[in-house]
Amino acid sequence: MHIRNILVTNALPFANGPIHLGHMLGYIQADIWVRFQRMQGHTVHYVCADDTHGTAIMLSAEKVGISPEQFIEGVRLEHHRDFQRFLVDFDIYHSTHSEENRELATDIYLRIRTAGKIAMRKISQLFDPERGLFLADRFIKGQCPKCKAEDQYGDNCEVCASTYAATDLINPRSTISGAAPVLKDSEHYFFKLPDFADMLKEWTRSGVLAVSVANKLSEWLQSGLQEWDISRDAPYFGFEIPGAPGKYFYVWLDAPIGYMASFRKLCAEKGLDFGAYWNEGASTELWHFIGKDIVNFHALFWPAMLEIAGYRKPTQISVNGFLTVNSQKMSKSRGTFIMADTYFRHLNPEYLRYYFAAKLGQNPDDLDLNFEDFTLRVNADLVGKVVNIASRCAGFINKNFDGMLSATDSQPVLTAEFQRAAAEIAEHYDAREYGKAMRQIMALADKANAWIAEKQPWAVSKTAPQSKEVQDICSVGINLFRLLMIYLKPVLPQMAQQVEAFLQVPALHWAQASTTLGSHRIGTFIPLMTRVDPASITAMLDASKSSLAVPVPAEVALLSPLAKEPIAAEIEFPDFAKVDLRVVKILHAEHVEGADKLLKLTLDLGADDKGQTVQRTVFSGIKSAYQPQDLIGKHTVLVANLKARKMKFGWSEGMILAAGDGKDIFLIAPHEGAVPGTRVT
RNA sequence: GGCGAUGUAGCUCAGUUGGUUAGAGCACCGCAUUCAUAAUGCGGGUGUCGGUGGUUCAAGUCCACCCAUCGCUACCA
Repeated sequence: MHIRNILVTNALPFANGPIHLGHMLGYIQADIWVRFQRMQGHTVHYVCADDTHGTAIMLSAEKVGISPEQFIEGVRLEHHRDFQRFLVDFDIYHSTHSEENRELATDIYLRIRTAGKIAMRKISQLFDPERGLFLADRFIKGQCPKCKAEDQYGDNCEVCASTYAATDLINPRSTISGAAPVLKDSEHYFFKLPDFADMLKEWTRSGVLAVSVANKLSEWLQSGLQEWDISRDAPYFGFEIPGAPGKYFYVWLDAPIGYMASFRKLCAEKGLDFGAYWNEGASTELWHFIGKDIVNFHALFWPAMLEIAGYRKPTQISVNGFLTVNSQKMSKSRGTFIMADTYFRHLNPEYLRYYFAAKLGQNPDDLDLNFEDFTLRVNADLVGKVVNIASRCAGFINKNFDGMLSATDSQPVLTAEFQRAAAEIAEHYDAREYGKAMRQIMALADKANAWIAEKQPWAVSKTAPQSKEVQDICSVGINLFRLLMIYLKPVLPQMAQQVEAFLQVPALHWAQASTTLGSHRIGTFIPLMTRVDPASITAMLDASKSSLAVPVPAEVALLSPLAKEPIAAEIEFPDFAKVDLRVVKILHAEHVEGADKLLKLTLDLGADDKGQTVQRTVFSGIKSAYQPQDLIGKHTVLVANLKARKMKFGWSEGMILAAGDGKDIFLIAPHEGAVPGTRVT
């Protein structure tokens, strides 16, 4: 057999929010393909990473009050956890904010520049004078110039659907600071994409893309490509452009390079040959699985970059459509904006893997997750049809034959029919026509059930429970079931594992479809999958509704604290000096019985002039945001000369500083090294 | 506005290059069965194939226009 060497990538999720079921569609699609290829005996490296750069990330980190590096690492771990839970089995889950990526992005940029494909020119953009940063359209809101609707984004109006430049907005303002933006010039770096138009026209038609996707791209190709702006001005979270202080690579420049970076790290860990997968003329395969929203980046910019930098281009770009839930766009208020984490708390990920597989083809059509259909289909197909075959046969084998299967196959014709199907099912998997594969597998499951019904082993068992006939029938049933599980394993890896344990066989792979089990002892049957409980779906939708937090950054900015509560009247320095702020260490923290919001804190102010340790007891309304044990040992700031106040639960000797609106509360803490008792000025 | 995708039975979807009475699974109804996680088997379909108008001996399948839904419209993540 010809062994294929394939590098598979999944689109890099943006590190600005949690993974939801819409994301999951593309990852499950790719994971099934990877698992299938591996079962065939091919070599597959499967890489992904978080896409971590850009203004949005910078602002999100700022909002939470941590560095972008800390922010993206937290998100990365959460994303990776979600993928693992859904059995998406990456070899590595890296980050675009990595040394590998910095080196590769820098190197590729320099190769592009050396080839003369970088242009520089001044452009004029709206700029937030308060925050000192240039504003992308989505960070500007104002009145639509056409229909005068309020509160419209800088590129188009959601009310009258007209498009315009952000500079046309009436009364524009920055959604970050609320300030009126001003026009400002800046030098930008451009990638000369039009020079690649001929290559791209040919390449996009060379079979690397579905025809409908190529058609879509020809829209751009025919209307003429424009130069691509690849630089952003500081402040920007990303990689600085070599030889251009204060200029950074636009996030989409280094994002696809993240595929290479992730693989480079994997190569270092496993001793693989990086060049064998990326050098021009490489004989290996490179597959990108992406969503249809990012086709232009992967099928226009990316191949052009690769070509000029001397790398190979992708073998195939597999594009998936969007996910709708109950025929509608995912909606937070309807509870259909479902996070992977929320789903995982209520339902088995393999249900979703099967449901997606049953409806996926190679075309980038949108896929509807209809929960009624989901429930019926998963229950009928997986539990009612497939698992039922094992369930109804195993009892006889376990009870009457001590788990032993017949030595020979009494129905070679039927078995051969199931085995022959392997080739066609494999073709469907390979072509990413999972829906067709699932239909064929379920048709076989129907056939197996009908055959067992015809043979009626339970009737034979009544008169001759230990007869060879009963053993033969049920052995055939178990073997047919085993074949079906081989075919389903790419979709249901966890269930396949349970089946391997039940059958007492090593890990199933595709080639074993040509064999059967004879004179083999199987284990006791255990329920392999439980039915979807509609109550769990209701609970999940409710949970999604109530946790609809996770607001879009721009919206948060609009409701900025500053906008809600403007800065207070001016004071003189002596006014400020009256307030004596001191660093304190939290010695102890505990819940207060009967108090809804309060925690009781014991604070250490260090030693006074007599060497006596000074402590304060403070009641603080931070119960909703902090657990007492998490506070102990931490430093914070105390208003030390505030008059003590008698509260219901005792005297509170001062206040500690915290930021927040009552819902989210953040304690103010000094940087490391501050000593209790130190005055804050 | 422009462009694209989709629109086939109650639900989810198949329908290859136009060719006999348009299919599958689920749901539903009836019967059988009771080994199996109330699972299984057999039987049951009068669907303006989104609409209108064309091309053709023949159109779900090709063409035009229209309607609906969704999406895209590159310095947007």
